[in-house]
Amino acid sequence: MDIHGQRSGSIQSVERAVAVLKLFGEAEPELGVSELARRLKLHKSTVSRLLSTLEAGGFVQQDPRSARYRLGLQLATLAGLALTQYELRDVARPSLQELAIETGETTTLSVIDGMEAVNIDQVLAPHPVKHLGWIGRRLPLHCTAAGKSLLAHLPSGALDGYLARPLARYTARTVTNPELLRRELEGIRARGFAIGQEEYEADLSAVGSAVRDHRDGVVASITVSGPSFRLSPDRLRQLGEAVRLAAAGISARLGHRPAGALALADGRPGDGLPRGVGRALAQARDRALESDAAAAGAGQKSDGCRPPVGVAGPMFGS
Amino acid sequence: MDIHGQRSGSIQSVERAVAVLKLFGEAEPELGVSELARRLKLHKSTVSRLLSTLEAGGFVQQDPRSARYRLGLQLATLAGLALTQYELRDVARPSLQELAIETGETTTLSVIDGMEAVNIDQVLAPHPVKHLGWIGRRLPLHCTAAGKSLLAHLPSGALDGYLARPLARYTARTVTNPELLRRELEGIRARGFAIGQEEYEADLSAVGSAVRDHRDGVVASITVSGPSFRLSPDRLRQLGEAVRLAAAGISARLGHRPAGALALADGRPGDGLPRGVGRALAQARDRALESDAAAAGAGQKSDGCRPPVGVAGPMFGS
DNA sequence: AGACGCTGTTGCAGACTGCGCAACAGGCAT
DNA sequence: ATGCCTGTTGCGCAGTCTGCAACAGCGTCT
Repeated sequence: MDIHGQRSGSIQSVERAVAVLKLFGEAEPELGVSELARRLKLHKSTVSRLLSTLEAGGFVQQDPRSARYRLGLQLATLAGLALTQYELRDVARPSLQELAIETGETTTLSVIDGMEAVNIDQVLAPHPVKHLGWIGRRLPLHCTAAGKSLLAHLPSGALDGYLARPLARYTARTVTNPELLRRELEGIRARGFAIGQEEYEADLSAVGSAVRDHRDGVVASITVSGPSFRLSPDRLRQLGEAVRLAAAGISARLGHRPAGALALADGRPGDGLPRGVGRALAQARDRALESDAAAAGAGQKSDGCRPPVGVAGPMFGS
Repeated sequence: MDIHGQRSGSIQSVERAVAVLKLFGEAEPELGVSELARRLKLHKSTVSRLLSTLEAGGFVQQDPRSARYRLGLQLATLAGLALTQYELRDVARPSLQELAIETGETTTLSVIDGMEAVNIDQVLAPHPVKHLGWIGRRLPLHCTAAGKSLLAHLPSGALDGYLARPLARYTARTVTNPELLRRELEGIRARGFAIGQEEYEADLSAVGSAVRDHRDGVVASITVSGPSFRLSPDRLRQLGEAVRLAAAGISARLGHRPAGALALADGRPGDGLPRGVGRALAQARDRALESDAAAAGAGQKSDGCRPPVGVAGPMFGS
């Protein structure tokens, strides 16, 4: 049962359905049955049946003409509901808007999910040159301003787990050396904001800062991003201060007390959980400490940085 | 195999996984295993394994404290990609923005999907009283301005199928009589826009108009919506004209020739499909004509109103 | 023109998977 | 401390899903 690396207590068909959906994101947006079967190394008929089931649920649509499939709008519906849960968005939105007006650049709110940063809200610049970084987009942690702001405050165990894997290179400026990155994260903690200069996408720069909640845990990051030609090193330092203040403002509204004398550095042991760790979290930690690095990712994502869950509010912003 | 109404060639586990996800939308946003099992009439262990698999894929998250589950951010990621496919959004956005500024109200772009209208883009009013109608939200076709604009131009077969089912009542003003609705749809076709006054949500009114593509098929609708106290009958008529013109503008940019002498009314037989109906569409039609009304919904959604598929662009826009 | 390659979908029978059971472990209230 | 609730996990049988092969529609090449 555990023969092919699939975690125990997992349902094969559903795993495959998930793989199908994810492939639409990684590969082309429109795929045929045979092509999917080839990439997933599954039988044509299996994929056909998977897609047929997913289509009934609205998760994929079939183009009647080409008979090929693409992602369906049911995903947007559920995504809207998923984002509703983050009351953080409602709290952050005014600051995000203010910051966008003040700087004239695009501002974004991101959280950590599965060892990646995910944008959950955004206010566009008046005249965006190019609209990158849409809501739902995932960014690597080690080479984006949003990611590094989050990475810098990860529990040390989680950080070690992340750095144990090779760091992917995207541009000439991507830092792929773990030790160099550790050095930079220290700087980010000291400075209060992170700078990302074309480390992920060419011609795109950004600054980001972490948002903390009432328990002093980092729950999100906000970033200001724009085309590099508008963002000189001087300007970036300016924006860094602005984003740091805006993040502090959001943190305060989340009940964070800025007198963080107890927040010594990283890797605080108890993590501030009130009563009992909860076995799920304990298990997640156990898994994280296993040799398998992918498990580490899955485990750590249940750690510390989970945003509060709350009532309804606006979504898919402005 | 067909014992429990499940369409042939469908995978049970995946169907169940889909049902789990949809239940998060229909019921509370955070649910426990036992509660889900009760609602879906499945075994606790089955649901636990389903959720465990979905969590590995990022489609749900488990709150470590309460051990309950909620929708995950992977949905937002895939939703972003799903929306990218609608190049219609890029074409419509300037008009949407212009219309929002001109009217001072929220403007929305919607398409038909599975016998419902789905919002795929939106520009908010400067100071929205209440942010309803987020992107991804689904609206009924028979009692919303967006829905009626789309319904009015459905092929007659599809319309008959839709009206064969009882029309749900949401407010005192909801029209639930099929004949009355038919009458109104005629008026909408003649007038060029639809009016929705608190037929779905109290204190909310809107006007909408259909967008056509180069083949003269209706592919979307745009609406202007706001609180009823700002939208008197007079104002609604004004806005109706504005939304009609804006829709015509988008249609033109999609290559629609306004001299629609060939667009006699509804129910054009050939539907303008170029060569061969394509068996998938034919099958969808056959299913639609079956007694099962749910199948009708699934079938018709593959009909006529599919938007063009295209390259990347901004999404979840500001 | 005709045939071939390609696509995606669909019965069928066997085999593996996933279900249901029961037991386990933790949390909360009584 | 006891009971009831939660969610997760071995185990064996039954049922579901897979893989095969055949079918049908399109496009293209010879």
